[in-house]
Amino acid sequence: MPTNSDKDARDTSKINTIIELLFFAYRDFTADPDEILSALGFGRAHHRVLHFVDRKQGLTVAELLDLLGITKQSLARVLKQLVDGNYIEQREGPNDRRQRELYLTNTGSILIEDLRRPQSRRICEALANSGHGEDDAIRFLSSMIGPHAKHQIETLE
Amino acid sequence: MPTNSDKDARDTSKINTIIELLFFAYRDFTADPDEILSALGFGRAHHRVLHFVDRKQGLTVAELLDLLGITKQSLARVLKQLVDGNYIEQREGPNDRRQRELYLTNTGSILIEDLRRPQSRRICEALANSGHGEDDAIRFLSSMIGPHAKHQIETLE
DNA sequence: AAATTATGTCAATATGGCTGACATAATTTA
DNA sequence: TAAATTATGTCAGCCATATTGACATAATTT
Repeated sequence: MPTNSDKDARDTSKINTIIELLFFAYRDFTADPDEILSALGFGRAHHRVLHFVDRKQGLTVAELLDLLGITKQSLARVLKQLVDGNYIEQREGPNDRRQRELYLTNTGSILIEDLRRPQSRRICEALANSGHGEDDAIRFLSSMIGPHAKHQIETLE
Repeated sequence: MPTNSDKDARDTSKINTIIELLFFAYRDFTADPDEILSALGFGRAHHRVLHFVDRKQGLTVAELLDLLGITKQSLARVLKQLVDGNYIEQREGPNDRRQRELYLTNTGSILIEDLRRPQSRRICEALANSGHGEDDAIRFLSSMIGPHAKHQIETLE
């Protein structure tokens, strides 16, 4: 007959497994794009910027900073490189001329698609392998996210 | 009637959502332990070392390096701090005296439990929210992992 | 006119990776 | 036994990404 400590041990082991799954999954998930990026002298930070600018074209620097959860000093270098490399274009805000709206150039669009391709493949495979429980996996990930980030996702249109 | 490009757009949007979920989920998932760690002058790297030493007490430095996927020079500083702070203990390998087997001290065990607590809470909540599709979520994460990492997980006893 | 806001920039610092080179002790192999 | 290999550790320097604090400019709001 299973005791309480058996159950605790089983729980701990299951949790540990999931902790590891998240670690390895995230690492492998980012590995493919990382390779493409490093060939361009870019890093994961550039990827994230491209992703969110693609996700919401015309978003302002302030919005981007809030999404990334970093300081403007951290963003500065990365954003400058992307603008200098003609991946991202800055336009004056139409209502507030202090704002800089960010848009992908054609080059930027192509790059983010290239970066997304291996990730899409991996995700599609994983969704297929989780069978019809595909929505459960998505619900699981959603529930891992705190209220602030959840709100941020929602405001991405 | 839905066209092909409708379907593509829907797919892209779903994939984008999952890419974001992974980003935010991983960030929030690591945020709680990060806070505890930084109070001790440690970082996420220390957490990973503690996790794997706990997961497989007595593992060697080489095994740990393979799991973490970093160089020994990167590990050195982190491991030294954990040993100096009496969180981890090194013992000579019983068969091969060149090896250093790694064990958690009592202090180390307490710390990893403290670090795991908020993560467990979050995971349990998320599992509950993904309903009876709990195993689907785990299968999803598993499928996100490449063969090398999968093999590594298996060899964790 | 003054205060606030959006953005940008300079400088210094920390963390956690990397490469290359070299050292030591222990084990394996020829 | 002598030589080669292996497991670990260490020195030194570099890079990417983050931080804080201070300050500048232009535009908007009060």
